[in-house]
Amino acid sequence: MINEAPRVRFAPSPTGYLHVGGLRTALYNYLFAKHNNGKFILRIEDTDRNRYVESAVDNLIKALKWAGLQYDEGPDIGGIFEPYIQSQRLEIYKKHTDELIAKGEAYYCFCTPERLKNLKEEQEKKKLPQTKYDKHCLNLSTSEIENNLSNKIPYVVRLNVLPDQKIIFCDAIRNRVEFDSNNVDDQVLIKSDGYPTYHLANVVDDHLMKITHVIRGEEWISSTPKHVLLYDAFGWERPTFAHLPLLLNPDRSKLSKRQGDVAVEEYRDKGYLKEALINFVALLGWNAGDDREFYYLNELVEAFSLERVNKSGAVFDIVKLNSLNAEHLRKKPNEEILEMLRARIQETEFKIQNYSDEFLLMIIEAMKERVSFVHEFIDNCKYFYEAPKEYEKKAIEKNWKPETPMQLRKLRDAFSRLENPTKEDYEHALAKVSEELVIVKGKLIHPLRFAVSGQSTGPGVFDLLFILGKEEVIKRIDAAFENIKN
RNA sequence: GGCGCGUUCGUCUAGUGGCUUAGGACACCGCCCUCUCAAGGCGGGGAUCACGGGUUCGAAUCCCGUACGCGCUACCA
Repeated sequence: MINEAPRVRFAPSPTGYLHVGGLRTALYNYLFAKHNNGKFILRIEDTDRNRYVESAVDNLIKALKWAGLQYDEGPDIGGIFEPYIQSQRLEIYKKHTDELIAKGEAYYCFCTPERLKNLKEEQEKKKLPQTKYDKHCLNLSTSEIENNLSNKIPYVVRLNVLPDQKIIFCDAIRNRVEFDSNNVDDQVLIKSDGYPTYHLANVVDDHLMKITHVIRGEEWISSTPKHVLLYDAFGWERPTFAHLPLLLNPDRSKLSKRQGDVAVEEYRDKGYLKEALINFVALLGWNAGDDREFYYLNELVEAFSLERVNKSGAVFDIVKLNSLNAEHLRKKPNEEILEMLRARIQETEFKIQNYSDEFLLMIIEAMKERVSFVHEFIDNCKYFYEAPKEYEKKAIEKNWKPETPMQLRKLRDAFSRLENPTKEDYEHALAKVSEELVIVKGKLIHPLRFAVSGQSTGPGVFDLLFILGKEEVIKRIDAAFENIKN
C-alpha cells in the first residue's frame, strides 16, 4: 500500500442538494487526491429508501461540477469499479453478508420492532449507561433460523460485536482513537428491506473500490469502531481514516439549514463565485501554515496536506465569504465578468435592452472596485441602465442648495457646447464654469453627480458622464431641475 | 445519561518547549489618498492562549484533572 497512488471518495447521500459541509469534504478529498496524483471518486450512498429524493443525484453532480471538483470515477462517467450507486450493488452486499454470517461475525435477527422498542425502554428504565441489542437472536439454533427464513419472517443481519475488546484506530487528523467494544452495539448490517446500512455498504465498497483514505466528517468518528470491526471480520486491510472538523453555525452547533443557507446551489444562485466559495471553505479547517488566504483551486491542490487540517470546528462566517467574493471578483478579467453580467441582466427588467459590450465593459471598469457581487453591477448603479426615478432622500439637502440650479444650468450649457466630449473635455468644461462662478469644483461636482445619478456615491463623476453620454447627461440635468425640490 | 472529539482576539487562524511585550486575515475605528463611495496604503482597539495542577532553568506549546462546547448514541446517512 505504501507509495501507491491514493484513491479517495466523496460519498454523499442524495438528500436533494449539496451541503456546504459536503462541499468542503468533497474539496478536501479532491485536493488530497490531486496533490498526490491519486484518484477522486464519487459514490452515491442511497441505501435509505425512505429518504429517496427525485433528481437529487443530478443536483449533486451538477453542484460538484459547478464548483470544479471533477471526479475520476462516478455514476455518470463510470469507472472500473462501477456501479457507483449503492442501490445498484445490492447483490454484492448480500454476498459479503453471507460470508460474515458463515464466519460467525454476523447473525440473523428476527426480533420485531416491538420487542426492540420494549428492550430499549426497559434498559432506559434500569438506567443502564447505554441501550444495546441483547444478542437474543445470536442463540437461535440452525433449524430455528432456517425455519424462520423459509417462513419468510422479516429479519435483519447484525454485526456480532465481541465484548471487552479494545478497538484502536489511527486517525490522520486526531492520531490514536480508542473505543471499548462494550460500548459498540450489534449494528444492523442489512435492513429488513434487504438494503444494507451505511456501515456495511461503506466498508464493502471502500474495500472493493480500493479506497486508501477515508476522509469524512467528524460525525462519523463514533461509528468508526463498527467499520474497523468489519474490516477485521472480513480480514481486509483498513484504510487510513481522517475525520474532518465540523462546520458550525454562529452559535457553534453543527451547520444547519435553520441558521442560514447551507446548499451550495443557494450560494451559487445568490451570486457567489465558485472560486470564492471554494477558497473560503478550504480555509475552514485548513491552512498552509503561512499568512496566505487567497487561492485558486489549482493552488490549493499544490498547497494542501492532510497533516495541516485542524481538529476543532469552524464557524461559517458569511462576512468573510463576502469579502473573499469581492476579492475574487476584482481579480477577474472584465470580459469574464461581462458574460456573468449579461446573464444577470436577463433576470431583470433590463433584459429587453440591447446593451453593447463596450457600454457594459465601461460600467464594469467603473464599478469593479465598488462591488462584491456581479448583480451589484446592476443593483448598486441602476442609473447606468435608466434615468433616476427618485433621488436619494437624505442626500438632497447636502447636494441641492438654493444656488445649485443656477450653477448647474451654466454647467449644462457648457456641456451642450461640447462635441463628442471625452472625460477630459467634461473635466475642463467643469473647471472653467467653476472658475467663472468663483466656486470650488466640488460645489459643482456633487450636485452634478446627484442630478445625473440620483445618488451621492459612485464612480468618479467624469467617468459617469462619459459612460452615460452627453445627450443623456443633459437630459438628466434638465430632469433634475424639474424633479428635485428642496 | 454513556461514549468520543475539541477548547489561541467577535470570527477564520499562525504558533509543534526559549525567536512571542502571542503574528496574520475578516469585521470595527482613525489617518492618508481623494470630487463622493469604494479600492489601496498606514495605524488603533481587541486573546490573563477555557480553568487548575504538575514536568521543566523555561509551556499557548508536554502530562494529569476539571469545566464548557460539540458530535454520536436508528432497520438515517
